[in-house]
Amino acid sequence: MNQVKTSPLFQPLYRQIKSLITQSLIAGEWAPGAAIPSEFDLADRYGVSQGTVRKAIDELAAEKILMRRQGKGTYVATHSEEEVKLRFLRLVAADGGKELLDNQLLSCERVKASAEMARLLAIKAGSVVIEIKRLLLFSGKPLIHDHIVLPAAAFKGVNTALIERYNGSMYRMYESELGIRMVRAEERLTAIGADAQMAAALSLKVGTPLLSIERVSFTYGDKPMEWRLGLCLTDKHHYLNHLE
Amino acid sequence: MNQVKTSPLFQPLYRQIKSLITQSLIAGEWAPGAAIPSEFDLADRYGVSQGTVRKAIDELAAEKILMRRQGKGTYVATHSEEEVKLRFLRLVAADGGKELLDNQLLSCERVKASAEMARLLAIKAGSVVIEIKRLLLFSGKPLIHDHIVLPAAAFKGVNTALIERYNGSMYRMYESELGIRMVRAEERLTAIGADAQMAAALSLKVGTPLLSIERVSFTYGDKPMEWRLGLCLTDKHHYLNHLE
DNA sequence: GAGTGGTCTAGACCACCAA
DNA sequence: TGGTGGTCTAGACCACTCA
Repeated sequence: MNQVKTSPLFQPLYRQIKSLITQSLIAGEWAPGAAIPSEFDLADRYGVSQGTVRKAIDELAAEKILMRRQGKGTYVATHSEEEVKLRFLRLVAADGGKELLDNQLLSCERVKASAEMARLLAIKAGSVVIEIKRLLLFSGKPLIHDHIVLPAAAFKGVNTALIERYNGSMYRMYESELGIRMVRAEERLTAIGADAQMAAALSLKVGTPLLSIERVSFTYGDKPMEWRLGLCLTDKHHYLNHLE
Repeated sequence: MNQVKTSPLFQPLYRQIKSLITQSLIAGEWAPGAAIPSEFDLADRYGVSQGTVRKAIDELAAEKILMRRQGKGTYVATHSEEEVKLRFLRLVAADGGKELLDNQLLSCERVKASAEMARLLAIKAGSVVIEIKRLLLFSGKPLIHDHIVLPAAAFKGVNTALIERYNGSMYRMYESELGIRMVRAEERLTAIGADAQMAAALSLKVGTPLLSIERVSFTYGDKPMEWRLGLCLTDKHHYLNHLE
C-alpha cells in the first residue's frame, strides 16, 4: 500500500485512499445517492486507521463528491438535491423571487464534432457529438438559450423523449440514465449583443445585451463531458458568484 | 473554555479556537504577512491539544485567511501575492496573454451615502462615504470603468495621492495603509448596453454590450467594507469562473 | 441499543527550512 | 540541529439516527 516516502511520486496515505475511493466511484461500485461503507469498514479494507480514511473522505466531501450525514453514513453526492440548482445554475431573480423554470426543446441531433469542439471535449476529431438546443423559460418568457454538445459515445440513448422526461434537468438525466456525474465546471462569461437568430429565439430586438456563459463540465477524474453555451437575458436576473 | 455539550450554543472546541484566532486577527494582534505562533504554542495558550488547534487553522487556511508554509510557520494571508490577482479580478485575456493593467483615476470625493448604499455597507444612512471612479486600461485601451464606494469612517486618509501610490491596487492599499483585509466578496453579473456616459468614458458606441460586475467585499467577521461596480468590455476578455 | 459520523487527545515519526 | 508544519495511529467519548 505505502511507498518509500523519499520517492518523488510520494503521496500521503490518505491521498492514496482518496484515489482508491475515486476509482471505485468511476467503476460504479457505489451509485450516486447510495451509501458507501462506513469509515471503519473502509479502514479495514485498505488496512489503515479510521482517521486516515476520514481525512480522505474529508477532501471528497469538500469537493462535494461525497456527502456525510451524521448518524447515518456517507453517501455519493447527487444532482437531485435542491442545493445543486444554485451550484450549477447561478442565475437568480433580481428581486430574489422563486424560480420556476420551464424547458422547451428546440432540437437534438447527431453531427460530427468540429476540431475545436473535439479539443474541448478531449475526443478524436470527427467523432460524433450530440447537439441540443433549447430555451429555458421563466414564467412563460424566454430567459436562456442553451446550446449543448455531448460526446455521443458516452451518451448513448440520449434523445428528445429522454430529455423531456427529465423536464430539462440535464445533469439529473446524465446521472440517473447514464451514471455520469459532473463534479466541476469551468465557465467563461462575456457580454454580447443578440444577433438576428438569437433575437428571434428570445423575442428580443437585435443588439439587446445578453450574458454569454460558455461552460465545460467535468466528471470524476477531470474528464470533460459536456460543452455548453448559454445566452441569458439579464434584465431581471443576476449571475451570482461568491469569491472566497 | 469548554461549554456543556447539550447547550444549543454548543460549538466544537476547534471552532471556539477558530473564533479566538479570528478575534486576534480583528484586533490586529498579528498583521497581514506576519507569522502567528506555532500550533503547539497556541495549544498551550488555549489549553487544548495541538490537533485541535490544527483543525481550527485548517479551516482558516481553507478560507485563505491564513497561509501555511511547511517547515516555517503559519502566516496571515496577504493581498500582495500574485495568486490573489486571479482571485478577485477574474478577467483574463481571451488569448491567454499576459495582463498589463494601467490605472487612471477619474475622481475621488466624499459624499453622503444613499439609503441603499448605507444598507449595503451596513452603515448609518447619511454617513459619509468615499466615492472613487477610475478606468483600468489594458495596453493603453480602456477595459474597465470602476465605481468604488467606501465608508469614510473606516478609510480615513484615502485620497488621490494614496491611490496613485499603489497604482490602483486597492486591496493592497487597504491592507498596507489601513490594516483592512478583504476575505470574501459577493458578485452579481449582468450584461448591459453602454449608456452615453459610459460610451464616452470607454470610447465606445452607445449600446455596446458591457459586462456589469457589482461587488460587495467583506473583511474579517463578514463585515461589508467596499461596494464596487465594474463595467467591462469583454470583446477580448473573459470573466473566468470555476464551479466546484 | 447498535451503528454511524464528529470531536478530542497523546504520541510517534516524517518532510521541510533556517541557522 | 532544532523548530515548524504534515501524516498516521489508537483509543476515548459525544451526537445523531433508526429499529
